[in-house]
This record gives sequence, structure tokens and C-alpha cells, in this order.
Amino acid sequence: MTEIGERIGIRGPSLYKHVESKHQLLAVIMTRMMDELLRRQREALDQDGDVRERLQRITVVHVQYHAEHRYEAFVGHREIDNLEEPDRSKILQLRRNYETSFRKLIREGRQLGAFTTVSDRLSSYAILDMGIGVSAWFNPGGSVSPNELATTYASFAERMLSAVVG
Amino acid sequence: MTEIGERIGIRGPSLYKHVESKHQLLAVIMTRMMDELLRRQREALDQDGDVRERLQRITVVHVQYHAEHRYEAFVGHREIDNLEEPDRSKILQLRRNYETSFRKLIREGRQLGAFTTVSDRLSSYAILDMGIGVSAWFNPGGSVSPNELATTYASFAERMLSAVVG
DNA sequence: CTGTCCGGCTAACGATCATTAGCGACGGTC
DNA sequence: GACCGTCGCTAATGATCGTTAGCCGGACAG
Repeated sequence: MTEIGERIGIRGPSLYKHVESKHQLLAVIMTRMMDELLRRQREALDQDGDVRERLQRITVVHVQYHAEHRYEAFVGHREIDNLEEPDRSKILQLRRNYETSFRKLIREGRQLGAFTTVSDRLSSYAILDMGIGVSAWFNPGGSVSPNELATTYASFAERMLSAVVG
Repeated sequence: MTEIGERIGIRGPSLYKHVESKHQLLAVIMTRMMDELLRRQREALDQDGDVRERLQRITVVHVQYHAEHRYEAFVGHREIDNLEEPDRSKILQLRRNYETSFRKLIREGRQLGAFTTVSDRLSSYAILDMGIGVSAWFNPGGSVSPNELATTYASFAERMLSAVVG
């Protein structure tokens, strides 16, 4: 709390004039993060394009977010167990929804013959986790921008799923 | 400490008859984990086979470990920042070595024309992170075994990297 | 037998840290 | 110009937790 206060130029206890508790603060941060991720994901899905394009877009959005908000995302994934109920269950539900969108899109692509995979679920987990991992190592001052990174990862995802054309 | 003690049927303070400190315990666990990962990785690389086969094998080993030792691996990745120097630097170095093996193999495959990627480093990160992610969700009682999971992920990795033939 | 580690125990200490109590300054409203 | 809500501060409280002190029983060597 003292450290959080320092970042905005006030003392630790003064934070309680704006926030109910540390737990609630964490819950707010994580809820906003999931809301934002879901919002961007919906936006990406609502645009036109075939399955491949839509997969690319939700992957780009996913990776971009984890690069641009790496710290939030990093603690977000790390501190889930420290949430109190019912916040924890709520956040886990939002994460399930987020994953489901990937899985459904992959299944759709598979049924259309655009994708090949032995498991929609595992493909979806693999893509999600490689994006989440970005938040652990990404360096904004480095040689690769969030956009470049995101499109590169989206191409990884597509290649992982693309049906081999006979 | 109390909880750790409970798992082996003794009280918290009694642990100090076997361990110097909680930090040292964490350092020991993480060092053993990295040593084991590196050992298995070397073993996988030392066997015969072309680049593709070797990539499959080190990916299998990587994912298998994260499924079978999911809890160790999970805290291992989560608690790195809680290590004290010089342990932290030592572990980070081991991780770098571990990653380098992936990257070198990918580069080799790319130079041989077996793999295509815009970035050896990002490919390697993506494969590593999807394996690390396993330790966060894998359920040993579930429908998929560590072996199945590992070979599936290895196929993901290979497809991610495989040069599109003509 | 006797001494001596070994490894368990309880009780207490000390640091950290989230949180509360209680005070004062300041801005806007009647 | 008195009132009051907002928001900062310092000081203290209380819980948690890693760790140390100090005690005791049992195995085993001489």
C-alpha cells in the first residue's frame, strides 16, 4: 500500500480515502482488465472476414494487450488466487468466456475445413498461453513493438491451425 | 512454513532442523527444477534424429515436465522475484541457457530449410510459454495424459515452424 | 549405564503490512 | 463567516508469519 501510494504521491493510509481495501483494489483492476479484453475481443470478432481473418484478429488483440499492459496482465494472472470470493469466481468466469470465444472460432474453422487440430481446447489453450507469456518477458524499450509482436504471434497461431493443403 | 510442515507431518519450526531458511528452500527447489529440465533437454538433444525430430523431443520433454510437475513449475515461474541474490541471477541464467537450446535448434532448422520463421527468438518464446502455461491449468485427473498433451503440443510447435512445401 | 547427537515440540520474538483512529487544511455552499 | 465534505497526514493497532530459544525423548556408541 505504501508503494502504491508513492506512485501517485500520497502516503499508504491515504489510499483508504479512495479505496475500500487492498483486495477490492485488486478486484477492480482485474475486472477492468477482463472487461477490456472481452470488449476488444468482441470488437475483433464483429468485423467482417473469414475464420482465418477473425482468428488472426482476436490473436492480435490478445497479444497486443499483454504487451501493452504487461504489468497489469502479469499480476492479473499471478494474483488470481489472492482474490476473495465472490470476485475470484467472477473473474474466472470471465476468463472462461474469453477462452470459449477462441475455442468456438477454432471449432468453426475446423468444421469449415480451414483449420486442422486434434483438439480445439488444446489449440485454444496453447494460443492463449503463448500470449499470456508475453506479459512476463516483454520489454517496451526493446527492438520489437507490440504490433509487430502481435502480428507475428497471430501468424504462429494461424500456422498452428492451418490445414495442410494437399 | 506451518503448511509445508503439515505436508510431512511435523510442525513449522521443526523444519528449521532440515533447512536453513524459507528462501534457501525455495532456491533449492528451483535449482533442482532447472537442473532436471536442462538434463532432460540435453538427453533429448543427444539422441539421433533430424532437426524436426529433435525439436519434437525437446518440446515433448518441456511440456511433459510442466504437466507432471505442474505445481513445482507453477510456483517456480511465479516466485522467481522472491529469490534472493545470488540465487535469482543463477536461476535466470539457467533459464536463459534452457531457452537458448530451443533458439539454436530453431535457427539450425531454418538454415537447413526445414523451418520458416520471422524470428527464432519469438518462435522459441512462443513454444516455451505455451508449455509453461500448461502448469497453470493442467489437471492430472482430466481426460488427457501428460504424454498425449506433450505430443500434441509438439505437433503444434512443429506446425508453427514447418516450412510450407511448395 | 552414560553421554551425545538428532529431530521433534511449544512458546516467544520481531518484522512486515493492511488497516483504523484521529487530526488538520482546504474548497465550496448557504 | 460558519458549516461540511473531501482528502491529506501521522501514529497506533492487530494479524500474519518467518524465525529463534529452549526443552525433551529416543537411538546408538563407548
